Amino acid sequence: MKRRNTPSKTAVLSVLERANTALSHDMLEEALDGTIDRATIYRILNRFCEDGLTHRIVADDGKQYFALCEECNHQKAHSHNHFHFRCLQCERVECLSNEVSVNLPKGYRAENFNGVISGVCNRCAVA
Amino acid sequence: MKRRNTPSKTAVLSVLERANTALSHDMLEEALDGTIDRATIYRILNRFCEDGLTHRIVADDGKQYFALCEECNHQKAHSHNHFHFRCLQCERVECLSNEVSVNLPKGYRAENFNGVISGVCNRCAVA
DNA sequence: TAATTAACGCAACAAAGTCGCATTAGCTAT
DNA sequence: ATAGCTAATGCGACTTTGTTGCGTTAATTA
Ligand SMILES: [Mn+2]
Ligand SMILES: [Mn+2]
Ligand SMILES: [Zn+2]
Ligand SMILES: [Zn+2]
Repeated sequence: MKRRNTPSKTAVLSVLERANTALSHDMLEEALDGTIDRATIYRILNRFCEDGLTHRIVADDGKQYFALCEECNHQKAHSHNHFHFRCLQCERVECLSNEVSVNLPKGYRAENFNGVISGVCNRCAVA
Repeated sequence: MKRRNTPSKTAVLSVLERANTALSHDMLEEALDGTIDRATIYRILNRFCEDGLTHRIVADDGKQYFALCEECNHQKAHSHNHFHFRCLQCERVECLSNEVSVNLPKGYRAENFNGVISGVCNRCAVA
């Protein structure tokens, strides 16, 4: 259960680092030119999430997106209570920095926050 | 493009009314005892959403949930900027009443809000 | 350098949702 | 009431997204 460094892992990580947006599996697969097997990519991403290297966003298109979080690299325990914006035109999914707090009804315990707003980003709005 | 009333439509609607939670396709299918075809249920739900009768939630389990909204019956234009809570134990998905407002970065236009918090609901927390 | 086992590739599988098409049955206007 | 129009249905095939089993490869450690 000790993690190993492999070329695949390094490749996926560097794609995530270069993009400063969240990436879906197919975006990664494309960026990797199909050199890495589908299942492998999925497994790498799941491991990244387990290890707290990335966080997973389930967007309103039903797909999972994976994002490196600044804080993830630094703070051990931190929340991911921020929204994500998915542009319906350029398909970019990005983290919105402001952390939000939701107060749940009495007796409810939150385990996971998943907030996505879709629309048109500033880049695409101009055009 | 004028809608018709059919037994299937009525059945789906009444299940949604009886439940005061959001329901996924498979929950509905079960509640309907498999009397209505899968594709038909999907189509009915999509029509309900188009017509503003229900709103669609994409939860962090990747599934779509459909909820009648109080306001949907009354107000013509209203927002669905509220969170939903998905209990990891009883699997209920419910609307949290407080409307939330998110301020997006300059130039961003929101089209859809999709907020889901998963965890344990008060019912299940006690047990 | 050898042993251990995490990670890989491949294939099969599962779940969620959509779509084409022939048939059925609401609605409307006669 | 009846006929015509076409929305809605059922069935099947299909797509997309993601997972899992298994035999093989290769990263780590001793
Ligand atoms: Mn983070
Ligand atoms: Mn509503
Ligand atoms: Zn954009
Ligand atoms: Zn519960």
